Amino acid sequence: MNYDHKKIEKKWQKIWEDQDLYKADDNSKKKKKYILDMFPYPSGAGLHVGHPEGYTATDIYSRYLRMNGFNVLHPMGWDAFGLPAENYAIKSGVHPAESTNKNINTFRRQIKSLGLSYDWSREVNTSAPDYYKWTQWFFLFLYKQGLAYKKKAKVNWCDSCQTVLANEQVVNGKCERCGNEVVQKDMEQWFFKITDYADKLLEGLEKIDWPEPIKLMQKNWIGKSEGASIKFKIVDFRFQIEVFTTRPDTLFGATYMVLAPEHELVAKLKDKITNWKEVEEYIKETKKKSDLQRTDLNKDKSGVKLKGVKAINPANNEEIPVFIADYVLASYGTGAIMAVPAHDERDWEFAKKFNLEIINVINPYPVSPAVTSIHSIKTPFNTTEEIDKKTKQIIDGKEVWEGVGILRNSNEFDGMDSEEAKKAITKKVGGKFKMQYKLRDWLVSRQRYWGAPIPIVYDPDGNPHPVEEKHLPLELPTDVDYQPRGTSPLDSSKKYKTLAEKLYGKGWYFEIDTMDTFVCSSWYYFRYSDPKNEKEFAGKKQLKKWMPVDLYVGGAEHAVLHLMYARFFTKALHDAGLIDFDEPFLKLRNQGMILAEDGRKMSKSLGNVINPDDVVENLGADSLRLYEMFMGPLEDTKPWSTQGIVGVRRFLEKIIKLQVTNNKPKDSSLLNKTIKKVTDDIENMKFNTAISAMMIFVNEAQKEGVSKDDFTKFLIIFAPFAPHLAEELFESLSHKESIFLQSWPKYDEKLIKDENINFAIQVNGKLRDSIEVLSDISEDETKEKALASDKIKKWTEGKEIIKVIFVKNKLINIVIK
RNA sequence: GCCGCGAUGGCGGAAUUGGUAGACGCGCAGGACUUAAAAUCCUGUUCCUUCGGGAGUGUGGGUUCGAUUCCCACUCGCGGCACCA
Repeated sequence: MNYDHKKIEKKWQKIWEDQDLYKADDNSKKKKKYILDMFPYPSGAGLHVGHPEGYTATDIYSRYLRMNGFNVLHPMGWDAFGLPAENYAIKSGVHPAESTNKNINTFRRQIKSLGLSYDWSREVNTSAPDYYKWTQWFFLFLYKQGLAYKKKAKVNWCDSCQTVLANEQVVNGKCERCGNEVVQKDMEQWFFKITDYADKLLEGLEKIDWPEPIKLMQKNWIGKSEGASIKFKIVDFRFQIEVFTTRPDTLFGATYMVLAPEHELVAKLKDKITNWKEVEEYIKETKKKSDLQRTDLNKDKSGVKLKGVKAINPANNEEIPVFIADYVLASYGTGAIMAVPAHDERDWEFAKKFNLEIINVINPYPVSPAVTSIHSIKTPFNTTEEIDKKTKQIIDGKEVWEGVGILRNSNEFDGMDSEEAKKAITKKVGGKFKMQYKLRDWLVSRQRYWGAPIPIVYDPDGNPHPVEEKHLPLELPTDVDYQPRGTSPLDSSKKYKTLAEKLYGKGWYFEIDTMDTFVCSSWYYFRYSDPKNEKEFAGKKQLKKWMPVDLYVGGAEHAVLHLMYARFFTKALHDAGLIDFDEPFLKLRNQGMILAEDGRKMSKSLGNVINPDDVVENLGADSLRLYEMFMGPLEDTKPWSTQGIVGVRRFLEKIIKLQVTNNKPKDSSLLNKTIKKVTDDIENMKFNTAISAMMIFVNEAQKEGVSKDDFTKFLIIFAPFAPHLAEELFESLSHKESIFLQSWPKYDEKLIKDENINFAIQVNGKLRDSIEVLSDISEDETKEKALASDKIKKWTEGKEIIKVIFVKNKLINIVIK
């Protein structure tokens, strides 16, 4: 038989579809598993060879689970709203719905050509009204829970294009389209209150099986830090300055304060400030700067002293100056800081520039293992001389010390440990212990067309009201002009205006912003459990049946945003009593990136893109699947190799050519080992070594021949990897039923054990000989045999044997002198 | 700058709790088949070597009978965050 992959693959894809082989059964009594891929954005470029990597991995796993008796939900859909379709519309005039549907059709055809075992009856499309009806429902749900609100916020604005830009459209502080400098503009925006869930999002990480680096990235994103909030009085003024600090122990070293330029107190202090013109000018300058310019670490610290304003350090009642400076961010903490130049690098830089007092209040600890272990810190010092030198530099104000240590220059706290002093000093000045988070609320409104409309209606006075559920979906109007004109394109729809007045009365109007596409993708995994439900986003019974997701596979680029948002939605539903679990994805694995053959990223402009269609056409879907799994570990970044894929194609051809005999096998040891290895490797998602084990089996079978029995079992474990070919060969062995309805073979422990093993003999840890022996051989017998070896005698002759190390079934090491 | 991940032949990569480094595949070399080539099959393939052996998993140290694996200090590459007080 020659390998006509096109014929075989087409044939079986049709049969599988006709038999509905991969349908997830809502009524089955079998145990369920929910295996999910991150659904793709159907871009105009079509499927990338990176997509099939994760898809094949979950497909192998899903098929494996079904053959092990599980009822598997394995769905696919489209993350179909987004900016590229809208940009394309602006350029070409083609409606986003039209180009998106075209792209979806391409993606669906491409994905189907890979023989993936999706239940296509559950396909979802986030841009379809029957889907975004529920995206809108989720908005209203959060709104009613008090988790959605509106406030003024800065957005990226391009003056020349007259449009708001998404963060991705801002490249190095400039507009992606015209290259103009991007500025910040205040506009009313909708937010989701994800910050309410900061602690829950943090705690939840403990109980889910996710890659540690991903958990860490989420932790850092949430950015919880422990500290104190302390109030500073202002001389002759009724308001106080509240600061957040993680280092209240350094309070005696606070020699000045800094407010963010946007801080509300600045305006209130106007009458006291004697250099108001200068201050005003600085605030104006700051507003002009983009975030990128402001946060450029390389730039010099800048700021202006608020002349005429003095604050009082509550620790020692010293009067200290107050500044505004853009290195203090309005959005974090209280937007004001106490500056301790001796113990904070940024304050130190600022103090140097403005010639401010630097008072050292913490000395580093001397070198002592006891101290370093108590504080679990690494001391950067090796000798007493080093620490003395450093301490002198610090005391002289020549160097910053940000570590822990012993207090000085702090009155009654002198000599105290800095950790202890955090509590003591906070207490003394009446401060409050506080947690602070970097996590910000999620800005969800977009001044864009191609997204789910926000279901809010305004009365003639401009007060927002939720659109009633009975009016959902609030459909995206089609009579719009996509050309950017400074507001959302929905503003141009007459029908949208008419509809609002028809439903609510004269002067009423809908919100014209749409939702961030991340909102759509924050709940799609619920919808697969009950995709056609018109009454709920998913039925209670179906949710209970399928959720949560048992395995979720996708790119690491979603480590923070998508995965955090999805967890937030799930937790909000849980708290409202709508679901009984609070983490959506029990197990997460990331796939690595597939690079071009030259080791660079695949890109059109570099002309190094591999099109999956060509690979399927020339070598077949089975070869593509197998190759992508064989390239290396799933999570690794690895380059494509046109030569390499030839290897797996040869492997497939070799299987076809195997001589299948009817003889009973002499020894099925290798088959049993292969079954065990492949089973274990699938469980651990180590597909590359599973394939290599199957190659070893086939190489052996090629030399020795293989019995029909053994070959059948081999085909079954091989089937999840190369489903079309496995099914074809299975049929050729006169089976009438699909190979995927067979149960997974068990291996026999007894047959796995080798009778003879190759035993290594080392002398002083170096391999000198090896002997064939029966397994489970005793130490004494091994030793005897080892010492009898001519090769070993050469090494041990005239030497004293100090000891012999024996490792069962592995090696013996003779230590000589 | 901070956090994380990684570095093994010519290449992609293997190596249970520390136990025979280089599985499997690609490439390459030689051979068989062929008028010839392709395909296929067989053999070899870490480097050095005076053929005894020696060196070797980014670099330098350490622990151990024994280290790709554990510890310390670096170098380089990739990813994330980035004035978060």
